[in-house]
Amino acid sequence: MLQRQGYRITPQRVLVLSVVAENGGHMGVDEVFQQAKEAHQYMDLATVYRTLRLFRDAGVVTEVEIGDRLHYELTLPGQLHHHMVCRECMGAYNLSPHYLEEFRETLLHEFGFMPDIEHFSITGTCSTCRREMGRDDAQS
Amino acid sequence: MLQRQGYRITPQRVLVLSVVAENGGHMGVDEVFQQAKEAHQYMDLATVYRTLRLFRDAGVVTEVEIGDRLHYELTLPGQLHHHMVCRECMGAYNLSPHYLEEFRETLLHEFGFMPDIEHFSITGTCSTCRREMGRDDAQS
DNA sequence: TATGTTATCGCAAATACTTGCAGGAACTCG
DNA sequence: CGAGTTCCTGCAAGTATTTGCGATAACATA
Repeated sequence: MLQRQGYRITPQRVLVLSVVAENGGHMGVDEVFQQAKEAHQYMDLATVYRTLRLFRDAGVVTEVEIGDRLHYELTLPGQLHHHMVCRECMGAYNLSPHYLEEFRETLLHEFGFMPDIEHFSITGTCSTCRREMGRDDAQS
Repeated sequence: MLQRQGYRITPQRVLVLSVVAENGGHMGVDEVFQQAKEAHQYMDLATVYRTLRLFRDAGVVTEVEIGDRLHYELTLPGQLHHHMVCRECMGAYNLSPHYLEEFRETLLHEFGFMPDIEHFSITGTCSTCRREMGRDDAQS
């Protein structure tokens, strides 16, 4: 595969990749570790961390910080997106890159600052939680 | 002061606040700790962390994530700003809230998502580092 | 000022993640 | 297929930050 960019193919890497690929959504590092360990007894947590980071640098997976934990998902070239992460429910919502284009252009032209769009995510409160919070405080 | 929002005034809190206030820019937690310890022998690192977080929640200081470390600066009501953090030199540049207004409005109207503007920062590469990187790779 | 209530503190242990190191595996070349 | 080179891995220790806990200090009230 793409790993012929100088990276070696090891059972651990194949395993981590297949776990992430089969799972669809974002996965916490520990989830990946648990599932990988089932197949390969001697899988180490440090290896999972290193492998996921390597995949991220190679563009194979995308890293998302949810709360204060790292999560990963397979990078699907046709469906690049950013994330809105809710600080209440820790949910991660996809955000089309189109919403950021203008902002990105502005920063680049005004300040020469090239935002790291690949790993962008913004925290806040999602509509569901905002509704619930309003209810909690307002009703007796 | 403002701490009459239910918070108690302790020597540790006064000390942490004065350290941050006297220092101007962003300060790493450890810097705050070192300087505070000089005045109050028994200052604990956990207390510094707890105090800074409390100040942040009270709106007294602003938290900025630089690299993977937390930094704090005094919140000056007239000069609210966000940060562009360079992943190369770890420099933090101020960004006027005005650049985010439109983006914020869009997310709110389109998705009902309320971005946590107070703590917003975006990583990327600053103009200086971009210039240097270009040079490093291109010239023999 | 003495006294009770409870927030806060210092300490130590826990968490999520990273890193140094030495043995072993993957790829290369013959 | 066998040997050499170098990348990876597992392990254990390290980092930044958080948390549980019992002792103590801050504030309110008398």
